[in-house]
Parts: sequence; structure tokens; C-alpha cells
Amino acid sequence: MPELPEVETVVRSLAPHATGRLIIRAAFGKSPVVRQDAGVLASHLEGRRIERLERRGKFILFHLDRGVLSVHLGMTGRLLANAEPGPYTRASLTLDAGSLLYDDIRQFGRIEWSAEAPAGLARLGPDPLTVTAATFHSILRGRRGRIKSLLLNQRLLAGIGNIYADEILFRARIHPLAAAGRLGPARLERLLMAARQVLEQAISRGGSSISDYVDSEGRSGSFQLLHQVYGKQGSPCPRCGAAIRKIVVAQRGTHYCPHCQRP
DNA sequence: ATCTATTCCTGGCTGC
DNA sequence: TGCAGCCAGGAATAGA
Repeated sequence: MPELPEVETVVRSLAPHATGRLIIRAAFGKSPVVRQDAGVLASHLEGRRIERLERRGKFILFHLDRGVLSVHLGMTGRLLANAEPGPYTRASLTLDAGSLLYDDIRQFGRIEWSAEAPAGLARLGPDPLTVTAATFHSILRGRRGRIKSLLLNQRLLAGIGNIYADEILFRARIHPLAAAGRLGPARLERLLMAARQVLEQAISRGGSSISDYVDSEGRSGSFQLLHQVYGKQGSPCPRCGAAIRKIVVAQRGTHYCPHCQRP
């Protein structure tokens, strides 16, 4: 389940393989991942040069000398450099040096070409790693939703998914069902600090390899070894020893310590 | 305007 | 051993 740290890791590992490369050939299978016509898509890509890669929330942007190719990994998407195509390969780019593949078992990912930035990006909120405290506070102020639901909302903040929402809330010692708008300045400050610390530490570990996430060179991350609550239901809280609890919030499995994260 | 439920997808796990 | 049924969840969409 690639979230901000995994997508950032993919972009960093991909950049040396992709930046400055010329796209010789682009091929797409029939898949919900690719919604545009394969021939039209290929005609937009073939002959173009990849000038720069960028992460925006969980989106990977290939800035071309004309247009932008955006890739969202969904749940099981993989962008691989110089890999052999497999049964789940949905797209492939042949470059003037090397190749790029997009593999995706469950096909929740999306690949899209657009002349400018793709429309969906305009709806994304700021990046939690760079958002100012003032903006962060204003995003959550007056909201009646539960804090975990809001952390997952990409329009408010872009990049946090289910794993990191749980880990961030644990670090900030905030209950996932807490009313966001009622969090005081001290807790909001703690929440933003926790978000930055968790996400940056996860990036430094190459992300969390929970299901089948690997970077563009096929390497697993190791942050899953440092998870405090995600997937730890029944295990003792690393801070107080109470049993970690699992509930459902916003239709997502939600893990927290009932002692450290009081309602 | 907001928030919540549903839908898409399939490998892997559970339990009979 | 085999297999039906459930589970995981990012985000668009529909519904409250």
C-alpha cells in the first residue's frame, strides 16, 4: 500500500534511470489502470524526453518535454526499472537506455497522460512534510470529522494513507476518533510534528514493505519493522504495555493504544 | 457543504 | 486436501 514514503522512495530510486531519457516505445495492456486509448497514449509518449520526476502526494509525475505522465500506484502498483515483464505488467516504456515497467496485481493504480498537470492534482491538499503549522491548523480548524478520516482525505493533506495515519496518531498520542476541530493548539502541534517525524523516518528506511511494495530496483523497505501499532492488534503497546486495539474507522482497519490514545 | 457507504480488483488467508 | 468466502484499502462516486 504505497503512501507518501513509498512513493517518495520510488521516485528517488527511479530518477537515475529515467531523468533525461528518451521514450522510444510505449506499450499498454487492456486494464482499468490505463483508461486512455493505448494508441493515443503511446503517440503522446513516444519520442518525448523525460525531463524531471516529481512526487505530489501519492502521485508520481514524469515531466516530459511535452506533457506530463502521471502514475498512481494504487494498492499494488510497482514502477520497475530494467525488469522483465510478468503476468501483471500493465504498461512498459522502452527508453534510449533501459526500460520502465508498470506492474499492478489489483489494478487500483492509474496511468494518465495530460498536456499540463493532470486535473486530479489541483484537488490535492498540501504535503505534510512542507505544510506550515498555520496552514495545518487552518485545515483542521472547525472540522467536525474524526481526525483519522481527515488525515486520509487527500484534499486536506496529500500523501497519508492508512498505515501512516495510525502510526502518526499513535506517536501524537491522539485517539483516531477524536473530533479534529476540537483538538487544541498543543495537540495539533504534536500531530504535525509526529507526521513529519514518522514520514521522514519511513522515507529514510525506504518505506514499509507490508504487502508487495518494492522500489524501482526491486528493493523492500524496512519501516514495517518499526511499526508501533499498524497490524499489532493484541500485542503490547511499546510505550505502556496495554494491548493494541483494532477498530474500523472510515471503513479502514485502525490500530491504536487504548491507554496512550485516550478519547 | 460535509461526511459516510459503496464499488472496483485479486492474491492470500481462514475455516469447514 | 480443496475450496468457498472473506479480507486488505486508495480514491472516485453515489448517497445521506
